[in-house]
Amino acid sequence: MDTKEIITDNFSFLFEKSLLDELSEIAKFKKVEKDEYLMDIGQEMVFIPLIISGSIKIFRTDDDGDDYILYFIEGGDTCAMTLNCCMKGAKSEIKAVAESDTELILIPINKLEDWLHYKSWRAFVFGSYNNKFTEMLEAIDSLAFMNMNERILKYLKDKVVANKDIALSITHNIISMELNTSRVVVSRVLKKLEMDGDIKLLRKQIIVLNF
Amino acid sequence: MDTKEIITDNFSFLFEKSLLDELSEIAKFKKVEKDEYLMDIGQEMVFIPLIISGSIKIFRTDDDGDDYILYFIEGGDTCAMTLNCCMKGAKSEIKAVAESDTELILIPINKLEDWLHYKSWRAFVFGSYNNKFTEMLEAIDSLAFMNMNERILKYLKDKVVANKDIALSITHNIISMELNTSRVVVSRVLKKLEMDGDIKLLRKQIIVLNF
DNA sequence: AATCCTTTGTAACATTTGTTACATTATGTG
DNA sequence: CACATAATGTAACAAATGTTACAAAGGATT
Repeated sequence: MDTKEIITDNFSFLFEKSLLDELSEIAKFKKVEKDEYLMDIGQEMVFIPLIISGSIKIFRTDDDGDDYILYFIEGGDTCAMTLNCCMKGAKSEIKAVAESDTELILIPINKLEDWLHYKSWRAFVFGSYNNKFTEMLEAIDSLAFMNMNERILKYLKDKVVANKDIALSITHNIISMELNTSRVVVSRVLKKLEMDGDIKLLRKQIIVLNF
Repeated sequence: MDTKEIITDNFSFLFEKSLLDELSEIAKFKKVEKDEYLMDIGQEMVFIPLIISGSIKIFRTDDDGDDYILYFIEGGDTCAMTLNCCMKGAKSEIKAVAESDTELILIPINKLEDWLHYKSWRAFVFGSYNNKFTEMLEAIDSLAFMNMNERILKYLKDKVVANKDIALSITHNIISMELNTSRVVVSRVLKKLEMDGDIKLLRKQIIVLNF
């Protein structure tokens, strides 16, 4: 299947015909495997990613290399925002890692402006900004208003959506790193959540119930 | 001074001539006093604010009415983002309050798209999105990676910038509400910061040193 | 089976943050 | 001035989160 076909199949519900043609010309198809880095810290962003299948997770990273998960980018989704924060040279940056095996297309960032005359592109770009802004607000909510119990449960539920599976293949240690806390704290909270019937704990796996 | 004059004086360094003319036609001038609500919770946003002087603070608010300060909008700045999160009907919303006496102009939101053919407008809109995204990331940094000492000091320094004055007229109680913590905690931390020589405490006033 | 490594469980303790309670001080008002 | 009120200081305690240490369980490898 060539790029043109992939684009028609996946984005015809989003974009008008002439834009689809331009996309086909320019877009590069890419596959990334689970846990592969799509963008590392400090790296300059030269393309806009457009997700076909799978999902990408976005982290904030501080000077000490500690991470905090911000949100996922999923099918039919993009993240026009990622481009700029990596160009500022600020002291901390963001990081993009494949949550699962993911297929996406890449568009050079200058097209972001060039294509604004397409109504569907404007809707897509501004829609994306707005979605990501909302997700950032949810990240703030977690940190500012919730306790560890609630935060971890929300984290697990978000993962279920991103992976389209209530059975998550994940260890306590990974959770602790993505939420910038400690493994012992995570184990303690997960035990509590299991007692409350919210989840079921298995080795290297968590089943999210009541979803 | 009429609106046209105000716009020429304040935005000619930002926008091209023809856009300035359009702005003059359409923009409404507005003054808000310190602590006045520019936008209340759940209210629909029908305009884009463009700050001339003073500053506006933006809060995230949860179901219980607890606030958390996100960032300031200052002179020559806007917040194109504010428009959408208030239209979603989500369970929590954002709130905009004047940090100081503020002068601004209001532009109907439909102009955001209409004016995208102006290069200077595109730069302004995307620049604004990007700035606010960066400030949201800083809010995340505070919550995810810093302790109360660091958070309160950062909060005070941000206030100094927004108010253009190292002497802040503020009470411990207000700080505690804007950071969603308790007054006793704030007093305790401020005392520590004073000991360390970072600030000087007065009644209803804090002087930020080492700035 | 014996060994090694990763994952999970859990106790004990430390630190940070939040809460309750009350005293003191400054300021404004009748 | 007497009084009320808001702002601040501080102790004592509670709760949440983080840390250290170690044990046990499950897989993989030899």
